[in-house]
Amino acid sequence: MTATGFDRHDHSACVSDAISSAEQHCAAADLRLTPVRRRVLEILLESHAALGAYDVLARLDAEGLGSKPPVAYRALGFLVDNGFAHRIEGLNAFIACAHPGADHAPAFLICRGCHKVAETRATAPLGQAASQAGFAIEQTVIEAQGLCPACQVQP
Amino acid sequence: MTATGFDRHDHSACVSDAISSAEQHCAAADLRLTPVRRRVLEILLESHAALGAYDVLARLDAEGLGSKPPVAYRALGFLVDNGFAHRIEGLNAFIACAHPGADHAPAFLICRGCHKVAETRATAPLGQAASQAGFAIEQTVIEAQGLCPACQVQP
DNA sequence: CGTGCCTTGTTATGTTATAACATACGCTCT
DNA sequence: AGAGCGTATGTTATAACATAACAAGGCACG
Ligand SMILES: [Zn+2]
Ligand SMILES: [Zn+2]
Ligand SMILES: [Zn+2]
Ligand SMILES: [Zn+2]
Repeated sequence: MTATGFDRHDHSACVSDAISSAEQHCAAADLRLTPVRRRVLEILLESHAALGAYDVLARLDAEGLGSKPPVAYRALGFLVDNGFAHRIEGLNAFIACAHPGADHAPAFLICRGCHKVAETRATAPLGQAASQAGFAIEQTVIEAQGLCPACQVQP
Repeated sequence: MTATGFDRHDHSACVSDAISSAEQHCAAADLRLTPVRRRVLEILLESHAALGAYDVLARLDAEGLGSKPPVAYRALGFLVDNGFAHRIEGLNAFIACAHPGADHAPAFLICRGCHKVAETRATAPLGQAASQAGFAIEQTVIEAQGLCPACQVQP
C-alpha cells in the first residue's frame, strides 16, 4: 500500500483514472456526475494539495460555472458522500480520493511546507479503547501533520 | 488505560484534579494561569463535551470576563498550547485534557448523539506508510465518530 | 523611575459553512 | 402533449468560526 501524493508519478494517468473511475461508479450507482460536479473533481485532481471550498468556488466562478458558496459546497458534498473526495478536517479543505471506488478507511499525511496531502490507509487503532468504553465507532479521522520528503530537504 | 468521559465517575474530583494539576504545571513552567485562562479551563471541565469558542465566550461574557472573540481564542490557545486542553478538529471545538501534565498523543471518541467526547491514547498507525513515503510525522490527529453506550440504548 | 515583556481590551475584518426559498430540468404516467 | 414529481441549480441572506492589528494596562527587574 503506497501513499500516493509525494512520489513522482504519471499524474495525467492518475487524473484520467480517477475521472473514469468516477464515471463508472456513477453509472453503476445511478448517480449523476453533472458538469459542476465533474469539474470540481477535476479541479481537486489537478494537484495533490487540498483546496478550500472557496478556492474551488473561485475556479468555478472564473469558468462561469457558479459563484455562490452553495454551488461549491453542494458539489464537494456530493463528491465526499460518494467517496470521490475526502474532507481534510485539519485544513477545512478537500482533496480528491486516491483510491476511488474502493470502500476504504483513509488516512492522510499532510505536509505543512507545501500543503500537499498523501492519502494512505490505516486501520483505526481505537478498537480496543472503544470496546472497553462500549463505544460504537462509525468512522475514524486520521490525519498526520509533518514534512514531506521535498520539504525536509529545503526548509 | 481508560477512555474517560462516558463512564460514571467522581466528576468533581475529576475537575479539581485537573485544576490543581494545571496550577502545579504552571508554577513549575513559569506560566500564568490568569483568571480568564483558569475560568475557561473550568468551563471546559464542567462537562466532557466539546465546547465551541463562542460557547465559551458566551459564558465568559455572562460573567463579565470578556465579550470579544480574541479573549476566548487567546485563553483556549494558551490551554491547548500547554496541554491543558485539546482542539477537536472534527467539531471546531475544544475539550479539557483528561490526562493533564503527561506528555501524550491524544485520540478521541466523539459521540454524535450527546456530543460527549472521551479522550484516550493511541499510537498513530501511520509510521510505516510515513517512512515508506519519507514523510516526517510531527503530530497525528485521531478522532473517531460514533455512539457512546448511553446513546446506543436510546437512539 | 523607565524599560521590556506579557496579558488584556477593542475594532474590524477575514474565512468557512448552511438555511431557506425560488427556478429549472428531465423523467414518467396518462 | 401536459401534469406531476424528483433531483439539481440559482440566489439571498446569515450563521459560525477565526485572526490581524493596534491600544492600553500590569508587573518585574535593573
Ligand atoms: Zn497524481
Ligand atoms: Zn511538502
Ligand atoms: Zn469528569
Ligand atoms: Zn452519546
